[in-house]
Amino acid sequence: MKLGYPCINRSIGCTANKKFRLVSYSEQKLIDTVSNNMDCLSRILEYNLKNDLLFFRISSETIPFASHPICEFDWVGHFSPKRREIGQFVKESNMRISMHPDQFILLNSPDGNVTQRSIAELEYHCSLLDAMGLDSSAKVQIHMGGIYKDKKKAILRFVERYEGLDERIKKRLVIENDDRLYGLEDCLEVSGACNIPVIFDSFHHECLNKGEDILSAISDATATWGEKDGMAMVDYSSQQPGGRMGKHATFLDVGLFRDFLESADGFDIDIMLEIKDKEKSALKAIGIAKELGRL
DNA sequence: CCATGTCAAGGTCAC
DNA sequence: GTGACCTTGACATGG
Repeated sequence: MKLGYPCINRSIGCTANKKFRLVSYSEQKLIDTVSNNMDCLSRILEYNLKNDLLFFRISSETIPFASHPICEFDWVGHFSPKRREIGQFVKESNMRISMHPDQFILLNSPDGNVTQRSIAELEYHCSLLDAMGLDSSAKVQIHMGGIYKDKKKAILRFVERYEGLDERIKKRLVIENDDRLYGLEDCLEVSGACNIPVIFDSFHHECLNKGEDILSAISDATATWGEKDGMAMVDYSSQQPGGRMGKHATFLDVGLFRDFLESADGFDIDIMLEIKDKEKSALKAIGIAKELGRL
């Protein structure tokens, strides 16, 4: 089992998701920004290794505007030594990497332009992971997308479009249950239709479910991961006390996480802690996992 | 220097 | 039909 956190580290004084406005785009600005992001990513990964945090989500903003038509720069070529160095570090340290394109990525949109832009964005994500030399266990997770007033058709459209994707995207893509539209059951149905792994989000499942308990949910999701996919990934969070239903917690609730780990006992999974204070909570989680003998 | 409006991208829901 | 919200940080401008 590996534990980790997404994209941002607030302890080491740099950010790996620096960006700029489209209006101020220039090749030099892109190069400077990406250099900064890559250097900081190295530092984050070094911090993570020292702290037994072997799972990390790389920010989608690592290469700003990578899939935008304005960007014609050969970033794969230009940053070749640095990204290979990072990839090497990841492999030597036995780390696990994921990425999570944001809400605009909608494979099943009825609007073909939206789908095309989404695929371009997926290509960028996969290119970055490819360029680091990571195998197919480094995943790119997305949600199912919208409903568009006809869920059955929207699901069929997803399956159809997924099947039409290049193998280099398919081997990395996984779907995650969301908190409003597509629950675990829907994701499992899609997985059955096109063999895509399901990444289980425990908090979204609390918000939207068909009454499945945590154990069977993790069991069903885990079963969709094949040998080449690596260990099943799980996203963990909990409700922010006093916050709107669905709001992620600011701090890790240690008791809840301990319960979660105990209920997931027996499953070899990699857990991403989607808690707002990032590495601080991840460190607490490491402590709990060690206490329970899970690490 | 600080406060605040805004940022590539879509979709759902409440009103 | 319109606007708030998702989730959220940080860029960039204007005082």
